[in-house]
Amino acid sequence: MSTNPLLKGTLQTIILKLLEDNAEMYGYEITQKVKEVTAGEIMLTEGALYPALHKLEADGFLETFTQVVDNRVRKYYRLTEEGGKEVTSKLDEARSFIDQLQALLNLKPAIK
Amino acid sequence: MSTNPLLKGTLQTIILKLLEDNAEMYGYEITQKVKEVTAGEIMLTEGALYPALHKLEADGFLETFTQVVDNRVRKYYRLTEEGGKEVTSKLDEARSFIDQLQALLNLKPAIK
DNA sequence: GGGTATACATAATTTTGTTATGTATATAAA
DNA sequence: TTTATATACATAACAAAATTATGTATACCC
Repeated sequence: MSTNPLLKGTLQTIILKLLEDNAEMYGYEITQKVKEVTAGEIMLTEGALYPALHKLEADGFLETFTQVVDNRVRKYYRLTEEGGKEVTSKLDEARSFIDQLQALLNLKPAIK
Repeated sequence: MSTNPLLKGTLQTIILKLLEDNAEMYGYEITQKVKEVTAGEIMLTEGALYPALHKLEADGFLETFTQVVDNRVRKYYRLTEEGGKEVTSKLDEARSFIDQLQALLNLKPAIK
């Protein structure tokens, strides 16, 4: 899997948002969902994803449970209450950042 | 100066784009321009800006000349020909990344 | 003389990725 | 049957790209 250097800083936000929409997801499922939604343009690397999930859990934003399917263990993640608030906050940040970036890069025409 | 973690990966693009629009700028001027355009929401740190400028120069995308104003040295940067091509390429990347990110974060409503 | 603004630079550290590697099961192809 | 691909997790070594802190120096205002 390969990623975009621009991804930096947005991974946590992406994970939190997906869990807001889906309630319960496991790591591999997240990689596939991102791949699907972005038409293969953003591919999460496992070396980035799993540590990010562990950190979000350690920070109290996610909680986990495991389930065995086809003799393989899946570790499911869901938002905690705190995590729910964090999604809102991170999305606001992302929205604002995208706006500023578009302004700087002239990707959004100014009102004339 | 403090920054947004989301800034990661976009600094070079911002610099290159500003130099496409302005032809000649010096470091401090870039920080002020970014601050102005983003209403103070994105503040470039010097520890990020100067090394980024040096790297873009080392990569052949920028060339420099100095000028003394009020007894203080200013180091001006301008795009090289290669740098001109790089702007286009980086902007395409940024555009595409913003699109994917907005799709993932549901910041752009899907067509129904 | 002290604070703020202008103007550059770099070293130490931290954050956050990539790349590589490892373990393990399921399934389809050769 | 063994080999490749997909599923599923994890972590260590390394690199990139920031932040934070520090340093130098001038100009200007109070």
